[in-house]
Amino acid sequence: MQYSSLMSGLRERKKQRTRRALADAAIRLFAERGYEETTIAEIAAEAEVSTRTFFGYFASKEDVIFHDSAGRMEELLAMVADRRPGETLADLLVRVLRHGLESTADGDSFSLTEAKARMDVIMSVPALQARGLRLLFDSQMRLAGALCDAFAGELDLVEAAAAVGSLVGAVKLATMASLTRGDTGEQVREAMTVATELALRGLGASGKISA
Amino acid sequence: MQYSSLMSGLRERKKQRTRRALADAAIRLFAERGYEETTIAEIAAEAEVSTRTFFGYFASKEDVIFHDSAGRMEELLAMVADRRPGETLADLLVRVLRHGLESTADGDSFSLTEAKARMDVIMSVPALQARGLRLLFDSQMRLAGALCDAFAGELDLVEAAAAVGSLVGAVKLATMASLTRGDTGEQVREAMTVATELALRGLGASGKISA
DNA sequence: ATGCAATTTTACAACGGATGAAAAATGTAA
DNA sequence: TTACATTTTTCATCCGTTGTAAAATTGCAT
Repeated sequence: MQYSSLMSGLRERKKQRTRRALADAAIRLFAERGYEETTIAEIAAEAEVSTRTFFGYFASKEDVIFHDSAGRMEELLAMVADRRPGETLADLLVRVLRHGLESTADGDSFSLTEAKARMDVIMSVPALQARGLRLLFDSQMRLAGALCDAFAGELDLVEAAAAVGSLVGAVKLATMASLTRGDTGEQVREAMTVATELALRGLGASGKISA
Repeated sequence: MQYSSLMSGLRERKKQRTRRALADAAIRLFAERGYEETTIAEIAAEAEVSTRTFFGYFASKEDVIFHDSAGRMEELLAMVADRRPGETLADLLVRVLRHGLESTADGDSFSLTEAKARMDVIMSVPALQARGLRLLFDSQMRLAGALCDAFAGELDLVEAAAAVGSLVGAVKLATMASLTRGDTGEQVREAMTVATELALRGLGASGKISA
């Protein structure tokens, strides 16, 4: 007899616990010793499982850091799917982007410090940075597809993609520039709004340096 | 006695030849058998050098595909550095972006087909896609820095980053959306101009679906 | 409780990418 | 030719990743 996927038996609980133990150990060790300096064998040992078992839970070393970033996307796509009637493309996009950014920052204090540790590791390891950019890219493409559906008939896929790329691209680069400069959290948030407004207003209408 | 880096002796010529042989063999084998299915040992054998020698020329397997993409950036940064007096930020950015896109497409017919083969490989291998996105991201950050210098006093780093991110992001996503859809070369170019205009005009002023 | 079936974990072997170090080969200058 | 600088090769090793089959664990029916 086969078991349903929504089992709440001992088996499932242990799996969840092992998964957590692996993720926690990984993030902690990455923060302590650095990403490249931490081997999967060490992570597995910390979680008290065999090295091979690690790959039963995560497809790769990189995946440990991004394992929960996939779930949040569904929510954003759902927001797009049932847009408020009459809502502008720009308004909907900004609303979705804001929600996406906020949902990263909420949660209890523990997950906040953990989120920061994760971000630090990602930023400092080129391979992880690349992986993060690819995930963001994929999300943007899916968002464009969802917008195309939501505004069926009114919006071309290319237009939707351009809109998403423009807004997200502006915010992404401005945020990184702000972080690189060593800005405080408040200044980074300010950079995001500046970028959002610039994308909405358009590059050609840039206040100071326009024609 | 030590040798200058601009030596035209036998040694230098052989090095250039070996480098080319490795890159050519790699791209050819990637196109024939696929990226993951090709080992560095096979590439090295094709170029008639040892496996270890490969790493004397390229830092990694991924690098073989991106080895020439670094040089073109200097040119774009130079364009920014000596902008035409009085030129608008938007105008300069568009000019730089166009030049960057065109310089990818020019060259003799051989390098054109090779460029297409490279692009196909990159698009079909997630790891290479990620690497490409990271390189593009780094380029954008450098471009933002250069713009900040070029418009010293008039343009904040965050504003510059937002501008670059908005324009490049729009074109990038629109291009990919168009390619994904299976568009022809002409349609892809059309998508690029649509995206450029959208970024210049601003999302909020989107013709059809604005408030 | 006991045995059976499904599932998970483990140990083991192997492959490919990447790096370090020393030996061998090659180009260069005198 | 000889001595030196540089490049290539060989060899050993580490780590991430995957396949496989044995062993352990769990859920369930009797």
